[in-house]
Amino acid sequence: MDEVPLVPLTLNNIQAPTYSLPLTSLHQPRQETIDQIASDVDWVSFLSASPFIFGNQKPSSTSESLTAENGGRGENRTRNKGKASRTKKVNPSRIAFHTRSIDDILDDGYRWRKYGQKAVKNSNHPRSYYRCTQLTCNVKKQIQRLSKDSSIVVTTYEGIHNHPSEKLMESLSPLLRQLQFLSRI
DNA sequence: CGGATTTGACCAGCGC
DNA sequence: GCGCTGGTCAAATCCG
Repeated sequence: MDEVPLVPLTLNNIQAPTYSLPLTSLHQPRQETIDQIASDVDWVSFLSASPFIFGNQKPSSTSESLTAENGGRGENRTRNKGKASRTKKVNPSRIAFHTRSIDDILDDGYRWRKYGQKAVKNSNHPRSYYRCTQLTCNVKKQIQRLSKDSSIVVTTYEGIHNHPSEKLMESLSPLLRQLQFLSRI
């Protein structure tokens, strides 16, 4: 692991976004599903602009961000045991932060599938490896407790989601609907 | 039964 | 070249 900007963060800082728009005045111009709304939004730009999710890192402009976005999940992972996507040391957009929590996994709104766990040197605690369950999304994260202070969980994200999180969409859909409505006027 | 997790094996990179 | 380490695969197992 090489240097990743470590963002101190407490669980208290994490909360679902709230919006104060008067939703009662909405006329529901069309019956649109969340998916339809989501498909109209440039999620990569939107999410990579979010300082909470990805720190203040500029989205890298070269192959790094492509690595994160090309969703090439299947192709270089067929067969080749332990070889997949491990060519040269690339450092796609990566952000790490620590949280003080009894739970290893903090609920960031996305769904993750665990694909490995390793004991790491100089640490009493194993490191867990997760991948976003979305097929087209190649984002990974690593979770590990600090050996010094086991109440602190270090989460390292690698890559940028190319889709909205389910929870984010839940909170955003009324706002998006209204934005769409206004843009048609 | 399908999806998620566990876990041992495999592989590449790196330092010596 | 060799051993160590971190990252990933995939079969086995678990669980809802």
